[in-house]
Amino acid sequence: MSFELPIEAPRDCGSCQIRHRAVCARCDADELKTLDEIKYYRSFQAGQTVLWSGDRMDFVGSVVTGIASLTQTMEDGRTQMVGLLLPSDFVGRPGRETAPYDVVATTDLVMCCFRKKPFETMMGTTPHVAQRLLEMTLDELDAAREWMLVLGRKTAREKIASLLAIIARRDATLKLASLTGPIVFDLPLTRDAMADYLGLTLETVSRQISALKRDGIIRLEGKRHVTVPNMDALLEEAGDDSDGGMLI
Amino acid sequence: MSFELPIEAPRDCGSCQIRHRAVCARCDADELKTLDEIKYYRSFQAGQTVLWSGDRMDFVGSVVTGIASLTQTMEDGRTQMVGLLLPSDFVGRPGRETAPYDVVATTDLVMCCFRKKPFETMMGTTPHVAQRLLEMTLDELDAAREWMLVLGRKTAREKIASLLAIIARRDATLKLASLTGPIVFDLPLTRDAMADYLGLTLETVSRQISALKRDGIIRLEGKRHVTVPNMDALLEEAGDDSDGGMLI
DNA sequence: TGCCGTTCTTGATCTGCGTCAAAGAGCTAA
DNA sequence: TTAGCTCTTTGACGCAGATCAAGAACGGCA
Repeated sequence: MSFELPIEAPRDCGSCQIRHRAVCARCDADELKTLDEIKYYRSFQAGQTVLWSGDRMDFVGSVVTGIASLTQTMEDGRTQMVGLLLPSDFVGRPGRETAPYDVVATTDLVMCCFRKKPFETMMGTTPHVAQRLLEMTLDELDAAREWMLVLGRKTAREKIASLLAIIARRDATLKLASLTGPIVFDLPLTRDAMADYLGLTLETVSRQISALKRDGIIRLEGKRHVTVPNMDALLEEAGDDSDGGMLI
Repeated sequence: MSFELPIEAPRDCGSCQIRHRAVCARCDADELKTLDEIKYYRSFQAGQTVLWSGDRMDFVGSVVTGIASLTQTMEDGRTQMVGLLLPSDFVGRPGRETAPYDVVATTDLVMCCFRKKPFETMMGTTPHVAQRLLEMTLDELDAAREWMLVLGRKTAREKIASLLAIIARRDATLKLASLTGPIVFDLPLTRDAMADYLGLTLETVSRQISALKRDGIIRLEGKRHVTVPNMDALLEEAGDDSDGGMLI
């Protein structure tokens, strides 16, 4: 891959104290507030399902804190994670009545919820928000397509390295940390969730992480605390010269 | 999967003689014409590359006839097709200077091209077109995510069945044919292209098609002409109760 | 402190798909 | 007609990753 997905510098927000990558219901889009007859906050515990595939989506939510995952499920129980929602990302969409996939809280989660109708009328009345939504959606589409390459063509080791690289990069970006020195972060996902994301089994994930540790690509303290001494070496393992996208 | 991706009924267009699923540069969006200082048509032969990954995208194109594929490539040559462009689909996007993947003509192709700038200013001046673009993009995102399940979790046989189901459904929809009886169509892809799309090898694709033929799920005349006697049986093989999306 | 839950690691074995190889089928050009 | 393409099929074999199974490492809680 030879393209760069620019990662928008996150901004601190005085009112909600979180860094945002994109339009935020609380900070950037005052239009959302004015259009909103009903706004409320909902909390979810890790593991709790926010929305089941096929459910009526009668609200639009924006993640305030925590992580949620979008998951596809087959009848026999096989599952594939198809995306992650980070703070400022939206759930719900115009022109669609029901949820196309499960939305599950990966960590404890707070969402800011709106009734759906204002979200749709907003399109016409506030074009710059509409344009921003289009750009966000196109970024997600690019990220999803980049992930298709990972799922379709990469080996288990490359998949793990790709995921670690993405998490490391996002984490460093959110912390406004440098990407040149060692990068330290905590894995926000269990081995099981990583397997779900990568189209692998939990055991294979564990084995490949052990292998990367053995080869000095990463260091581990406990099961979740990761140090990447050399980001370039990790990207090399990912079979990847791009910056890893911004899906996660 | 338990959700339905509604397939918009295609419409005949008096002026360009093709059926469209979505907004069309020639028919639906007169605004595009008026904003367009420079419009021209470009033809491509099957196999020809329309746009290389990393190229400057100095134009926006809408497919008029033919099929183009979006392809990701790794340095060592492994490739993964990440989407197909059908008549009325767009290439190019606001907020992005360079192409994120190769665009290759799968069949002989005609595109209607615009300068890029009008496409962007259009966002503000013609909100209903902007909204339609957002909906189209969200549909593509849903389709891409559905394809992630195919790539990550399905077996080779299920992958082939999924692809055949999608092509069969799209073809029947475009021809306004019934989906209840036998469905007959021509494969628009070589075995190699199918492998590229499914994250398989050409040989595995061939073997699985032979197996589906042997088991009576499909009939083949020549290498491309396919009959699906029972769509439900094919969907069963795809491990799938959804309608197969609209990616292709 | 010890018990019990969840999460993770590691080993042994199996298998689906990739790889390598060869040959058939259809197509155009001479 | 044959030669020379490209696309496709089929076979033999090997390996990456799934599956099955057993513990280990970490909690939290009484």
